[in-house]
Amino acid sequence: MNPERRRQTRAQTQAETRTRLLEAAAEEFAAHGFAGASIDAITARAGYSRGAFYSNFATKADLLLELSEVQMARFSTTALPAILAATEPDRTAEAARYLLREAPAGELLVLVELARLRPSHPELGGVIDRLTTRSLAFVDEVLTAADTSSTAAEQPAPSVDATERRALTQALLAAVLGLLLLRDLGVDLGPDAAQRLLRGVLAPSNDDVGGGPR
Amino acid sequence: MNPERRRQTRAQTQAETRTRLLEAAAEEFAAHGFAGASIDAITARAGYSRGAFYSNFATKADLLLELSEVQMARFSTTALPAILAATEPDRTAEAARYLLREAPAGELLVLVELARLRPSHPELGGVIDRLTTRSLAFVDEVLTAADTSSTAAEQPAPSVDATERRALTQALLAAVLGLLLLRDLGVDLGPDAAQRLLRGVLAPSNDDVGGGPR
Amino acid sequence: MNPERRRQTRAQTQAETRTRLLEAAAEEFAAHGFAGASIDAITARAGYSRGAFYSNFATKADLLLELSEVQMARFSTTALPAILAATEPDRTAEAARYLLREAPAGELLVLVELARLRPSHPELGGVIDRLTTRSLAFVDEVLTAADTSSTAAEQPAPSVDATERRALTQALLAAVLGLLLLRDLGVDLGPDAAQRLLRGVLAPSNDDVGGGPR
Amino acid sequence: MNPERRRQTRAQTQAETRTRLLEAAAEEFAAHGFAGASIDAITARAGYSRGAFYSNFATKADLLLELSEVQMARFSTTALPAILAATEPDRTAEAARYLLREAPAGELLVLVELARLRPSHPELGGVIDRLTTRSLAFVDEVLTAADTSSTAAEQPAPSVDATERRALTQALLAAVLGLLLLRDLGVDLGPDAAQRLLRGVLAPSNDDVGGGPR
DNA sequence: TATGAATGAGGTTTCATTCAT
DNA sequence: CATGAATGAAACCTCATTCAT
Repeated sequence: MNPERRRQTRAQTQAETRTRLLEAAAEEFAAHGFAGASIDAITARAGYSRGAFYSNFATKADLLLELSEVQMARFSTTALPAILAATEPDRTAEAARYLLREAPAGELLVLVELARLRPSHPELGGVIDRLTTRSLAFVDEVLTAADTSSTAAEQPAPSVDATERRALTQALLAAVLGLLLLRDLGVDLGPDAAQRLLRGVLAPSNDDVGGGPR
Repeated sequence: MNPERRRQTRAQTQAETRTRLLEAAAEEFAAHGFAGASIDAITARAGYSRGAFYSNFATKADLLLELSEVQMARFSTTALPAILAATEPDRTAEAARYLLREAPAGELLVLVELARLRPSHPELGGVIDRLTTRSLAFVDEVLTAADTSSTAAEQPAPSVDATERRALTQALLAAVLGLLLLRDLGVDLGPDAAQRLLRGVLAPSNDDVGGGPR
Repeated sequence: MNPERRRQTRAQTQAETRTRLLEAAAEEFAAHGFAGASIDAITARAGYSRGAFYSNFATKADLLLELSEVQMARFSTTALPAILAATEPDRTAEAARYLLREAPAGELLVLVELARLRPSHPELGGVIDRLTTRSLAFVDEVLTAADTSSTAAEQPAPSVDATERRALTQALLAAVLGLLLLRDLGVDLGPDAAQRLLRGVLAPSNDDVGGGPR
Repeated sequence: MNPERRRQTRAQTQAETRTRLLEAAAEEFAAHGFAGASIDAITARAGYSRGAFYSNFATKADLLLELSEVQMARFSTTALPAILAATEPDRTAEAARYLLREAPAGELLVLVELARLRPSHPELGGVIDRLTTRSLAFVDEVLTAADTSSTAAEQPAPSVDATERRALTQALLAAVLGLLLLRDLGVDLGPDAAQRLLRGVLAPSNDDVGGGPR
């Protein structure tokens, strides 16, 4: 009755419904894949009826797309500051720790679904491209921040020209994706694995990397 | 007329049927996932009718298991020798080339399907463990081969103790998965990215790699 | 402020809402049938939301009943005077023109829906009977008017006894339904066809109509 | 086991399944309309499972189309010979009797459905046009047969030029459709109504039809 | 061995209806 | 009065599987 107390109740209620459905969907998609996750299971997990889903999303594919957008946004606004907050030489360790301990479970498996759906659902191409483009831009931003935060000549820039920079960005993104995927698959990753992978990628790309000091 | 000859022919015919069904299944699983791939689509792609499938496999899950075995075996007998045949420093390039150009699309993602099926299909546990073990063993084999093929002191062993070895194995597997995932997402990976990632992982794990002063 | 004026406005507003919903329903029922017409489509076509429907009608079947009443009333107050306003021999042409050019598409087919709903909705029986009775009464009224408007002996009454009258009424209704059905099926009916059919029915029922051997 | 006894069993079995499903569909469509008839009700009435339907028809709309074709074919091969077998002046009575007593129940209501589906299913246009074209051709054939069977000058041809013939054909088809529709709606038609309608249409189209002998 | 008609559980989606606002 | 989020029954359709041939 109190209008103050009830203000925006309708909108808030629906927003919460959407949020809970998205969370449930993330878990079901991760557990059973896109085709294997049923809308009944998603809505039951979220505590709603079947119809609530169709009040908030047009189709199952629409849900996957919205989920992808939400997860990507969260990745950029949560993971990025967390990683950049640490200063070298702890940044690599901090990034590894975040990826392994705090990154939402199952997040990467949704990407697997998108990759699979692409050939048979050409209309998803645009969304997928946007996601990967954003991911690469995000990684590039991390690298730029790393450059900037390095004091002067103490640490050489990890890359010099555009080609190098592109290879580095792709490699770093592949490393992050691979680590999260392995983790989500149930492998008990030790911190050493993540650090080694990230450090290796970020190492100066001298041609003799992999060789000895010689 | 000759029963010997005819029996041979029969066996050959059936073998070809199985092979074609497995090939078609690999493509459909990669494209749509396990739950999303239909037996009709698989048999149609192979040029058979529904019944041919059930003459050769008990269930859809059974098909996935056989396919996993076949792919793992092929990976070990075809890809591995090709990679090992090259000597350093070309081996890394060769491995990168294989991953990006020749590895069947979505092949490693079959692991994702198996991992997903495990909770609801406890009877698959044994097979999944066998595959996981083989995967790790395969990576270990690559590393060992790298050790062995290196002439003496020219190239130091990439790992020294068990802990190190485990971290290295996990990192390498993560790198491979990440690269394949990015590729399947449509990112145009240059060879530099893959080489950098793999070289970085395989680099000697000096504590100061990528970092320390000097 | 004036409650009298406001009450009037309210009533008018609601009346308009009902009218627009009924018009939209007529079009949707004609296009898709009762079962195939959705309340969402009806309200959207009328420019309202779902809730407006349930503020004005109890159920979907209730809407159909009200619509039937309205259409029947309109048919009697609009079409009938128009047809009767013309004098013979133009009356037949006028009736044909109305049927082919002005009768709302699918209007009479609402009868089909009502007949279909009867077995599964016994409570509708009374309304259906009322509509059927009115339909026959309407046709009878047309015939009576035809009798009356004929000047004296110029035109013999089209029917003489009750049996004849019943046959004539049924034939006329069949002719009207047949013409509307053909029209709705997309046949490009010329005015000649309708006139011939109606004139034939209304012709004196001499036993030798149709050409006995004289 | 006896190959003679079992010959063509597969094909025969499926043909019977299709036939029974089509019969059941005709009854359900007539009773509840296209949208109101459920596939479950159709298959249950035919004595099959839900899936049997999809082994024989692609979609529900596909079933409606096939049913229309079958009914039209049956109309041409059954009704036409029966009507033409009688000689004048009994032909009109025979036609009326057939329409009221032997024509399959509900047959015409399927046409109502087709008329309704046309606006929203443009792909049905071709089929509907084919059906109406065939119907008109059939009616024309009846009229031609009537001409031919009339002995010489005894009975003037019911139509003379093309325009007249077209109007006559349309009127006759409308009469038949109207009669069947009324019958299927539950009206207890007496033979007089049908005969009057048909005779009236077939009467010579002198301009003074409907007038008196002056 | 291979075929494909038939089964029926279960999936996605629609939609009449309710109810808090 | 009107809105529209939520409900849940029931619809259409898919598909893994069985079985007679």
